[in-house]
Amino acid sequence: MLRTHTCGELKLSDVNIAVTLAGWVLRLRDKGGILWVDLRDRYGITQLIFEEGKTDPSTLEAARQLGREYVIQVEGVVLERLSKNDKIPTGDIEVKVSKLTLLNAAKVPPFTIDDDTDGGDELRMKYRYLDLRRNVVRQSLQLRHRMAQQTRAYLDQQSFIEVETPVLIKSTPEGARDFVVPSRIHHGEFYALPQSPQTFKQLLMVSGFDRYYQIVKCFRDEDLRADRQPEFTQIDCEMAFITQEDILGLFEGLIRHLFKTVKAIELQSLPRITYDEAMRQYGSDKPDTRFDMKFTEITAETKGKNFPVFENAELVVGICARGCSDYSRKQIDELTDYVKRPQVGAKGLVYVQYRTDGTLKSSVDKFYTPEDLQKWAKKFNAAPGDLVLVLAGDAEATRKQLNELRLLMGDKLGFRDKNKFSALWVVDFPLLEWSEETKRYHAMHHPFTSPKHEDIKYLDTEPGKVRANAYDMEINGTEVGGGSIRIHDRPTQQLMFTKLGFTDEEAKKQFGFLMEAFEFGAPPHGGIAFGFDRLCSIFGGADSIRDYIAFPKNNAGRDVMIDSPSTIAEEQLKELGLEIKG
RNA sequence: GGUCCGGUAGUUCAGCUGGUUAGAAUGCCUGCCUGUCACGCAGGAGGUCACGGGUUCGAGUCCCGUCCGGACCGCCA
Repeated sequence: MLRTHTCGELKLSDVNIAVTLAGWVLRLRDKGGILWVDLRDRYGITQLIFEEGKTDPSTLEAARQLGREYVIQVEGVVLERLSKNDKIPTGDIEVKVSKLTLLNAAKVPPFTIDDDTDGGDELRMKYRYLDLRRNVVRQSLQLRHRMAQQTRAYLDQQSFIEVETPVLIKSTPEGARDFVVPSRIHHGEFYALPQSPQTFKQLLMVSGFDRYYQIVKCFRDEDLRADRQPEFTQIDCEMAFITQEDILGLFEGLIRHLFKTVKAIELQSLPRITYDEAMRQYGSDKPDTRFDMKFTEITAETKGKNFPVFENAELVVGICARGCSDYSRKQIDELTDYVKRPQVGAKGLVYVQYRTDGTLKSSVDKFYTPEDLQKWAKKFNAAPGDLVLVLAGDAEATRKQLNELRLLMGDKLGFRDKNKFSALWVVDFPLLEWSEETKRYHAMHHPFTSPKHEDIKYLDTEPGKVRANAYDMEINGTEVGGGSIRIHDRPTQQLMFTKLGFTDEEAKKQFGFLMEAFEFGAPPHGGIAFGFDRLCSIFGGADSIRDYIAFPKNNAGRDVMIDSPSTIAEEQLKELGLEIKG
């Protein structure tokens, strides 16, 4: 070993012992007669001291030649500091160096390796190995490690076994775009990387592994976001002989276990709301329930007063922002501009200020009497001092727009505190979703999700009305996991594929193996998958998942450190039977 | 596929309605400094203003295009 101790462990009780340390030079403070070096490793920082008259002149001179991020080894003795530093755990001691060994010099790093780095994102990603030396990033990965450990501990204790499933599999038309891998042995044929181990975990249920999990890489060739990477990690789980209730209970248990062991937070039991309720009350299937501000519908109350916007609207709906009645014209204009951005798409914003003197002032005073507004206020449960914000239009779009406004107001009012956590289940998702683009129904979750028994009768007449045995877990307005009770018999699965527009032949070609397996004694089963990177970032209070991934891709799906994707050699293409056009 | 924001010293940024020699902080280099800990003090070096074109007497600044980065919409069963 090149060291006897780490840089984070020496204390007053170690004074006078001889130690050998190794690490990186964080910074030097050359005071003339005294030179201090902060030595850093994964565990902490230890101050080294070189002193004129006490340190051997050649050692002192060697220390003066050090630079940031040089890798050194030192031998010395632990001393109590004359002036202590209570900001770091090792602040009571320093090491008087008797021998300095340069293990490796370093170029001046392109950014400071410090908690508050001066480096921008692009630079940090290009030199990610330096970025990872910083406390904050290292701690994010340590959090991830603890999350994974605790996940395994909990699931293991619940009799789950981890089984690895293949990464080179088959491309399927449903869902996200696949990453594909050309086959060398079979020209013109391709493997696909899994978007999830979905069919494999269902086959494991058929095999009798009635509690399976895997912390597994998944791949989706879609555009990136701050919380979306093309390769990401799921906690993928499946169980047989269970009901939806069992799954909700068991995985509520997982999330509470994680909060307790990793964050020392006792999470209250998770409320449940239906998809329908979520959309009506929050305009989103992933509501941020750290704050209330639920939607109030006033469609009926606004009719018959000749205000064309409301008159023609399918839905008139709003929120009540407590204590915001003193918003200035400018502030309200900003809100209006926000909802009118193309990304939100509202046509305008109606407001009612319930002034502290009890009077009501609105942007539609021309059409509505104070008595009308008073009725609205009552519906909103508004009190003097509150600001009511109303949108109108097509029901679905308006709810989505109001959701954006609700989140903005939540931000402005400081309700979206990163250290507060509010989790819930959203249940009873629709089975199918109409796609204008393809003019057919798509599975909202995936085609293996079972319909609610009592809704099967609508499958032919009103497919959009059929609810699924599907559920999502949301934390702080982010979907962290989702799953369903699956179909486990061939006729139902076949019917499902038919409803999704597959011919029998296509269904058999794509998923024949699964349907055949269902004929050999498939138990009732269901499961769930959590987005592990997202879960980590929420636990860490970050908006982006990138710092919870050691080597993430950038906005354009590029790894700027290794410069990937990249072209391949002509021979490789030839071997694969591929030709690049254009 | 689309929208918005950005690209100026090693780094993070400022640079107004176009106008003399493009600034600050920090980092780097040199010197001084015996209790610093974001040490301090003095001095110094460091710029293809992303790239290409255009407008103009004159462009870091205005316009068009390209590239790069970030956020978002679409997309993400």
